[in-house]
Amino acid sequence: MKNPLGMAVLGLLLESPMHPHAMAATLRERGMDRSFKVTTGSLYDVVRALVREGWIEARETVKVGARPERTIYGLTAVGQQEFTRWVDRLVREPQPEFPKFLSAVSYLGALGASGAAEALRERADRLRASLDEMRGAHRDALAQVPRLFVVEVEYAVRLAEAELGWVEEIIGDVESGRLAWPEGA
Amino acid sequence: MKNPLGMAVLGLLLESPMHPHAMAATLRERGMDRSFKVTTGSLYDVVRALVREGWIEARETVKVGARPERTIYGLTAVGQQEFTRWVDRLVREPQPEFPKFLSAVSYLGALGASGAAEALRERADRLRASLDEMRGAHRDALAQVPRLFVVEVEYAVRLAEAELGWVEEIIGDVESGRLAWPEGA
DNA sequence: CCGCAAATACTCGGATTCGAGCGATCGGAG
DNA sequence: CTCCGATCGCTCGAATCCGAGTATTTGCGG
Repeated sequence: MKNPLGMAVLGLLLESPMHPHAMAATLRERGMDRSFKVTTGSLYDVVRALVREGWIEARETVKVGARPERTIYGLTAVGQQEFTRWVDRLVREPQPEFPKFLSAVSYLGALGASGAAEALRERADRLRASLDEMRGAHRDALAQVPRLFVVEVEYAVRLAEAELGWVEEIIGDVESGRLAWPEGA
Repeated sequence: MKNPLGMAVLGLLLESPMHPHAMAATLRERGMDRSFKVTTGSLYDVVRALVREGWIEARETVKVGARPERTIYGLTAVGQQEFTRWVDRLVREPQPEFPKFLSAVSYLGALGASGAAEALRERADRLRASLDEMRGAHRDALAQVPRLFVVEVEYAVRLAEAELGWVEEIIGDVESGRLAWPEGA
């Protein structure tokens, strides 16, 4: 069990039993799809894996109208424990991450000084836009639920701000020549 | 071509032709394995994919002693262009990323106020350690190569600092009660 | 009351990722 | 000179991931 989507599933089932499709819908409704990549394919795989591990179990299968059956899953006792352990571990232990931008920055040289500045300026613009959006979403959410349920957005905003700050600084350094382009870079 | 390791391969071949094993070794030597996840299995897959796309090509296969053959790859003209385009795109367009910590933070509630504070304190410690290490690596590297080749470490440091700052702040908020635990969270 | 878009609920298979393993060879201690 | 561990260079299969597709059904504009 590595896929964080599994954690989201456990988190939902903690509240009440549910069928996979409803999980996806709920996650998206709550904007959790900003924290997890929630794709239907993976969801069904993850649910199957959780059943295999014995962390969740099928409770009943219901048929509404003549639509495909909905299998409703619920948390087991083990599942409840494991959920907490899982969250705890992920909070305690920083894991090495490899954001795509980090890899690209390693090769900034390939763009040339002016090309790099240009590209970075565009990134900065886009970052500002997405920051605005996040701040808006945060404000809206905060009006409806306690802060605890929105902290992850605060975190995301902080990281985005840091990135934007860095990008702006580097643009300045490139333009002023403080970040020099050795020949052949 | 999505795997950023492919970009690293192109970057290396830009300097000189090379065989896969040497690529892995070089990347690790230069500490690029902080920017890319470099696993041998994926490396060979990626090289094969790049050949298929016509961005790199086998130049020769050499046999030193009676060891397995080494196939040496070199960049094609197309590959050179695509490398730049690739870097440019990744710099310009922020991509939604899903760090594991972000997903865990969404469920901080499950740890309880004191449990969350505890776990966050441990994370903070680890972050401080890894920051020290990064700063050391940066200083060492800067003594040997122009700054341009080390900017990605500066970026990583910035992000880590931002995260640490946020974590410390949240610990304070939890302990002071500014971040309240609604019942049943 | 007809038709068409959106929602419901899931399956399937191709693509990707990766780590464990494998066979060989080299360097150096004894 | 011979044995052992480290290094070399790569292959393979198991696991995972995910988007496109399927088939029904509800809702609603005209």
